Amino acid sequence: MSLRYGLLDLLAAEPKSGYDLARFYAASMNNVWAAKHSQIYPELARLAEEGLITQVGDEGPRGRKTYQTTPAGIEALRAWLRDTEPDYSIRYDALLRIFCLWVLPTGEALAHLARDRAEYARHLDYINAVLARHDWAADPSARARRITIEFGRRFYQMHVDWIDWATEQVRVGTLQPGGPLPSATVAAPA
Amino acid sequence: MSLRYGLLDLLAAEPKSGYDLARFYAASMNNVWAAKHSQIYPELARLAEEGLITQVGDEGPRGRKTYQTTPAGIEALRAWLRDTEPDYSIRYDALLRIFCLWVLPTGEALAHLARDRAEYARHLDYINAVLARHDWAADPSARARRITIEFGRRFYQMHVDWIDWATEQVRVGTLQPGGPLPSATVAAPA
DNA sequence: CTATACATGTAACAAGTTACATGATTAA
DNA sequence: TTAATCATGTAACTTGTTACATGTATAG
Repeated sequence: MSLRYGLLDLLAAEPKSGYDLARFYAASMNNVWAAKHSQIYPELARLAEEGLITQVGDEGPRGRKTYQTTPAGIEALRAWLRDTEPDYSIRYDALLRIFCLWVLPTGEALAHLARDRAEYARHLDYINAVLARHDWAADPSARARRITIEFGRRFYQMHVDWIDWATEQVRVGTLQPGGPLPSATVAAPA
Repeated sequence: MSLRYGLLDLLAAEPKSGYDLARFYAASMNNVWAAKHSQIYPELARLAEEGLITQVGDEGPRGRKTYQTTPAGIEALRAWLRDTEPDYSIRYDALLRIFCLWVLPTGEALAHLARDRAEYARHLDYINAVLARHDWAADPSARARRITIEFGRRFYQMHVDWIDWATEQVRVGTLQPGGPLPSATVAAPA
């Protein structure tokens, strides 16, 4: 049910349409819970029916509907944060691929790493541009936004640095194709 | 279909049972694709039927079945890496909660951050212990494992550093409860 | 002997994806 | 006038979770 709380959060910050959320939310680097429009629209309908969000104003051009989180919705969001356990597990396809990368010949592995690096560098450049664009110390709401953006910055900077390190390891070291097949993971902590 | 390739990878490295995979895989910090045993067992059955893995040896005590990736399975894994697009999107509940944290009063937000910090520090300590335990330069397979572990180390170190930074921001700054509701995200790059 | 961990599986449900479907506005 | 983008929705399918179900070996 993470999606619904992400939506309540975004619609608490300021009114948005499903279309805004889908663009903003689905293909985003900042967002940590990807979702498609086909999942967002039904969820918005459900939230509205439960009174956790309401439509603001009339429908816009092309039937555009703008929603906002209600006080009951904000309480539901607070209850989720307070009363339910965070799930620390991750599903990250692009990273799983890196974990499997030792099965490819060195040249192909390096190409794969280079491609990922470009992707992460693109996200990082974008975040840095966003950070440069505002006076983030100006007011409390800007400071709150800044915290979430800072995670993204560190996250992608770390990816780029790590890919550079990994590339060097692959180049210098010997992850031989046809060599012994090494284990790709390590057991969990107790 | 990421799960099946994760399994092919793990079973290419060395033979394992479904039970091993579930323990190793599900609750793990290293693994970037969490899965439960109820998903793993049927997938193993499917992979075996398709000839991408085979049972090695006889059944062990308590009906234990040990599988290994076949050459066809390794080819399937290579084809996945070569011919399909990585999905760079992430779903990370614990982080989504941080993005929503501004809806809580400062005291509760700080407690939430402290709890997350403990969780991440625990993972980090474990990884550092694993790194200290071996001679990772010894052979090619150890170097391959080391690359994946290094990601985890940097990932959790970054989390801890960021939480410390964020805690300071929340403590010093003013993410006032009852104040103006700030936007929690930023649009995606073009 | 009994509790714990080992070990595998299935069934009902929830969540998420892909493809289908429709139509309005705007800019070239 | 036509292509792109805006804008919303549904249906069939796949993936993942929770709960149920069963039984074995081992350590105290």
